[in-house]
Amino acid sequence: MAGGAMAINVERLKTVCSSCSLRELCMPVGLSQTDLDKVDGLVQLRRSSKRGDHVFRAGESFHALYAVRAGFFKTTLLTEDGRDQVTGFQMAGELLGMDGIGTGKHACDAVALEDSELCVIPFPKLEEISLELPALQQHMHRVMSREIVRDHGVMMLLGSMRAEERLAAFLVNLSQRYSARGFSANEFILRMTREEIGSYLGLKLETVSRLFSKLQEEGVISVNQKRVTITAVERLRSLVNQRPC
Amino acid sequence: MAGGAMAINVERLKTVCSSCSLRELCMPVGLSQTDLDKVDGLVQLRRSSKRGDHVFRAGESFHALYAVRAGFFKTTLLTEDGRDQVTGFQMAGELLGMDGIGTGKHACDAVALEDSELCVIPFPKLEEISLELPALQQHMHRVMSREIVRDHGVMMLLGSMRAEERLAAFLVNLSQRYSARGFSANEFILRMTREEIGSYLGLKLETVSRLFSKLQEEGVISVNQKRVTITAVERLRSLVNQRPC
DNA sequence: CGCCAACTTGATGGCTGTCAAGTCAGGTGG
DNA sequence: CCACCTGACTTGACAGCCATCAAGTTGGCG
Repeated sequence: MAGGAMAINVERLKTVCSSCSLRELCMPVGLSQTDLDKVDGLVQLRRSSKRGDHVFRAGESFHALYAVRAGFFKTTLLTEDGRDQVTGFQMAGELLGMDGIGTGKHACDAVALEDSELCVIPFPKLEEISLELPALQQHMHRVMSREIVRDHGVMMLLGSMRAEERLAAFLVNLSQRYSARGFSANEFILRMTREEIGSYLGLKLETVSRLFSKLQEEGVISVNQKRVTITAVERLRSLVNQRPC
Repeated sequence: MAGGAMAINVERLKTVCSSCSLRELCMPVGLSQTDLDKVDGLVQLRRSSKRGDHVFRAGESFHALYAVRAGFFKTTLLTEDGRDQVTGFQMAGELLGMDGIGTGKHACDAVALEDSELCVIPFPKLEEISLELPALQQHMHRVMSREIVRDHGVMMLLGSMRAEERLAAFLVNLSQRYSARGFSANEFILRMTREEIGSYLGLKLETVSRLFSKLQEEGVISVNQKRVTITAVERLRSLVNQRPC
């Protein structure tokens, strides 16, 4: 409890975006060499997080965005009465912290779900450089817009899908994101608990567990603890956007 | 049906942001006169929409953001199987179209719920001017960030609140937004149908109707068709963030 | 080895969806 | 001016999905 912040290992490294393997995910394409040099100065800090570490907490003042270099994170919102809701899961190449820009205070907690690594992007510096790099400004707008669209998708999921559909949509989404990062689309390890999945999907953990069992019985997936294998992608996909009956 | 697009009245006006009554909502504060002059060139088009008119549709290519000058809009997402979900309601001073930035195509439909007026903000021009006006760039970032935070709030609402809580939260939110625009916080006209409220809140229209009746019986609000009067704000607020039992 | 968190599975109940019938308000046409 | 019509809304009866409560299992870790 007390050592939460201390457990975060802060390293100063010459982190070079221009040669980063995640560049296609993080950075705008089509930058000239001189542009890239400017961007390289942006990220001077890398940060390691252990499982359970907070990147930031709701209410803390906002200074930087964080790009996931490796690992897995969740963001959660806490209500006054103690309920909390997972608002997203972030993996390599995705950004944390955009919620803080509007008010100067972070609106949610960000927690590492496994040992992870982040690039720290000081936001004032990012805004400064964006003024000189139209492509970087555009990129920033696009990233935020995509986050808005993603959130609308989750609203649709929570507002109009039934439990099985939600879980199917969640698995399809995870599969696609792993696939885009060069991992298997059909087999992966869940980094989050059933409860966290449930919170994200607006379901209780028992319901999530039951649905995993049901999908397994039906031969659509195979579940062994945190390991999920998708055995019938098409049937899984067809479960999404299925009318109630 | 056929005349949908034609019904939208497009007017070229000398629309001056610097003297607009909504400036505090739309524009960054603290701009110098020369800055304001630049911004004034941005909005050269105003657009009137009649009730039911589309501002844009999902799939259409994205060119501009739209600032609501007067009136009321909804944005909706349509799934392949025909279900649609209201993702937001927008009123004076709020922006439409940010969903299109990321992909260059609009991701949702935007529809006027009453006769309304919009300012058209060509996005390429906005990005261009933002490069010269740090305050405008910052403003853009803040607006998008706030939209993300708002969406997370809706995710929380949909994922962890029960029906009565959702409607209470919705009414409190509407009340605050009307109040911020100089209208009564305690009495207002709903511009949307019960079905649209239900869609936004992840409920069926019958449930919304029943909840209105229930809240009225309890003396918290008074409902007469589309006219809502909040008679006990504190009790309404206390319904939000209430544990199930 | 023992503990604990995470998970699974069963039984039960309640919230909200579904179906249905009826009311109300506003607009249209005779 | 009024009858009619339609979309929006209300209300009731019933059902089903998922939450809740409970008990037991598993795997990981000190």
